[in-house]
Amino acid sequence: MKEITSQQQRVLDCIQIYINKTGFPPTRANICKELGFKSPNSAETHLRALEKKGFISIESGASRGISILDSQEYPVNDYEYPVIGLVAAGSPTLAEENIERKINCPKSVFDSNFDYFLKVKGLSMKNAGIMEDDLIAVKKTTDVKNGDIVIARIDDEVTVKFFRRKSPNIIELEPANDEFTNIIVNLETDELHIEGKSVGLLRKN
Amino acid sequence: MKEITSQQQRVLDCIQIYINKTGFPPTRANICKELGFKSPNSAETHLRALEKKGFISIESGASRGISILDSQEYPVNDYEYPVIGLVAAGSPTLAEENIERKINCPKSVFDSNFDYFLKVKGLSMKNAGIMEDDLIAVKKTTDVKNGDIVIARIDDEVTVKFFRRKSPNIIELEPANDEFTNIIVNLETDELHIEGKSVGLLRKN
DNA sequence: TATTATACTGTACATACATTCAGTATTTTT
DNA sequence: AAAAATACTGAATGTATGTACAGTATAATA
Repeated sequence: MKEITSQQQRVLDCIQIYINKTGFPPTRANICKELGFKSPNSAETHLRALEKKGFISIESGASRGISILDSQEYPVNDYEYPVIGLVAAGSPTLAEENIERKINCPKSVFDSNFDYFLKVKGLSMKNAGIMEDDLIAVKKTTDVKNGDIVIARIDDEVTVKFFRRKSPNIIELEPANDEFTNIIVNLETDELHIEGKSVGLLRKN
Repeated sequence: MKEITSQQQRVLDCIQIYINKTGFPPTRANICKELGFKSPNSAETHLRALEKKGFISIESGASRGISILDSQEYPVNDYEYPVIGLVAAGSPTLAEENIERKINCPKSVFDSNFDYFLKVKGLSMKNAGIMEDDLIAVKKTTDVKNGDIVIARIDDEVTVKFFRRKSPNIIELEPANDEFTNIIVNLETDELHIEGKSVGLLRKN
């Protein structure tokens, strides 16, 4: 996030105030009127600068298509958690391109602190009550016990499964669905990354 | 505040979800696309009805000039939702003695407003991913559709089931678990109260 | 029974709005 | 010293959008 100039800050404040007052974002003309600009292009260029710096997003072609983005300076504050898609390949990281959106949610909603929400694909944990598109509250940790629901990465494949240590070098990742089979990982030959474990679940329907 | 119809509720929900998703209100065309209307005037008339009933305000001439007004119906404040135990006998009410505790949770966590959390007993909705001790976010409404997960009361028994209307007077309450059987309610002879419907789920583990 | 509310399709049009282009000027960065 | 960013004015344009008008149909209300 680059630095914001004082005029850009005025524009950003103006947008926020307008939304607070009316419930919807301002047009270029609205901003001009509020801040005394005489050309809509004054607002336009400031908006583009704010967009480039990551303070807002602008939906192309849509009227009033401005939305104020949450500051990325504080990656995970008390009440804002990113939602990350469980992509078949690739690790779930907090890189901006992986963040689908953010959810306001106080720490205390779940009994344990957590770092992000993971959006579930597939039904491999169906019998554990984890359905497609559910959001799992993930605590980033490698400290997992048998029976924990873990977010594991093998090569570039990310999966959610029960964790079972069979022997010092053998880990079984067990689905909760008869149609899926256990994944057996030999730590001597295979690479296994535990991204974290589930501490809760959020479903919208 | 007059009564809202089911279609008007759909439009209102659509607006809220759109704002949650994009940061700004929808156009008439957006609403039509979301809800399958073929004429912008369908959205327009619903919007005017919602405005007349006090659910929204519309700024004349402004694009996307819709804002959702705060409903004073729900005394529960913005961020504190009661958790109510699903007791075998007795209705889930917001009476203080039924409130197990409260949970801090912003409105926006689920896509729709809700009134309280209901703590689930039993596994009758297991295949729908609803497990024991899960917290269902309940929106108090009698406006339910086939397939909705509803909180129903028959005599003094409270239950969570799928809602299926078989004929004008026959309602089936369908569990999501082979070990349970459908509850068939004849509205002419039995008394059925729909307390509300599920709009989300919260699990702590 | 007449009337109003609900719930749509479909067409049309004025204007609200985003967006581009052409300038000018100052400051900051390379 | 040149290039890029900032900070504007002013005009122009295509389209996104609100909104009115004309219908059709059903349910609720007076």
